[in-house]
Amino acid sequence: MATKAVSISAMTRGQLAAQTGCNGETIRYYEKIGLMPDPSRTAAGYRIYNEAHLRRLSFIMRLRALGFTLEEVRSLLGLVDSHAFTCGEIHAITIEHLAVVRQKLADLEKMERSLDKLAAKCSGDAVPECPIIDDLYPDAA
Amino acid sequence: MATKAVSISAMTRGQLAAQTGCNGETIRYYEKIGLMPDPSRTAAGYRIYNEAHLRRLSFIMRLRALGFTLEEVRSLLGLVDSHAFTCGEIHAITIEHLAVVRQKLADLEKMERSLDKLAAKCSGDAVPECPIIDDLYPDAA
DNA sequence: ATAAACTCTGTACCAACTACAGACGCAAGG
DNA sequence: CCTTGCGTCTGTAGTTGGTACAGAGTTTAT
Repeated sequence: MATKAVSISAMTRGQLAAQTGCNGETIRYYEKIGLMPDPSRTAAGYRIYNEAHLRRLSFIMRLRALGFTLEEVRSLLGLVDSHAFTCGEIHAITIEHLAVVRQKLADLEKMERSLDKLAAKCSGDAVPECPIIDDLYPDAA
Repeated sequence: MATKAVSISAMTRGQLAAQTGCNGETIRYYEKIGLMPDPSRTAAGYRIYNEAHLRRLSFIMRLRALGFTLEEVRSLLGLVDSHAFTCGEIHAITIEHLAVVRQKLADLEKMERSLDKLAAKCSGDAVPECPIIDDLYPDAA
């Protein structure tokens, strides 16, 4: 049998950052607010991370990319950590969050349409008057 | 001729807030950061606003509703205040901002599609395992 | 040996507000 | 005239999700 280490997972903060694409300061921040556990340390106080940290941070980053807030991430981590969830609960949380995302989409679409309409009114000429301003700031002194 | 006042515009902060839908504290904040001019005051120090304040605050709120940042609002106000703008410039600013809004839309649409896919995988049953979690947090201890 | 690169801690900063605390002011009812 | 209750005043702190130092110590490469 090979004597090679079973785990290749020991990492510094910089290495974890490089592996995950997460900013190194953000890792420290997640520890401070309790999303990431305090890692073990070298004699000199340097953080040492392992595969579990890597997987947890990746999970957090995926949730953030889906638009979950840090509080939502915290509560999802709580459910997973305690194994106290059902598929139904997770589904419900996902659907609820989807509704929030769709509301933001609707808001942005409204902005887009308004901006588009405004831009269309405009001649774009080098004249010191503009229908956009007339629209948004009527009678501007 | 009637002796009735030509202007009915004198307002307290609370009245301006009610007229515009802007939070009263936010009005104070906009004054602090220089978006709104310092209003005149009563002998007791109470702010007094007029129609010009009302129109200016409405303009700011419309720009905010279109997604412009306060720095963008500040610079647009600068252009309008100094009459130093052309229709072409305003058009360009609008188009640039539209691109930012569309990028945000694209990001949110990506989130929406991902969440939709995840939700579809889920049985929604009362079982303590979930394909969403398996997807996002593989091998969660 | 020494320079470069990394890490440590704590703190300050960003947007864009919002929410107090504690002290006044003001108008209406009794 | 007095009280009650609301509005307003100031300044400061909190929010979300990080990012960016300063100044010190550590590790690595040459």
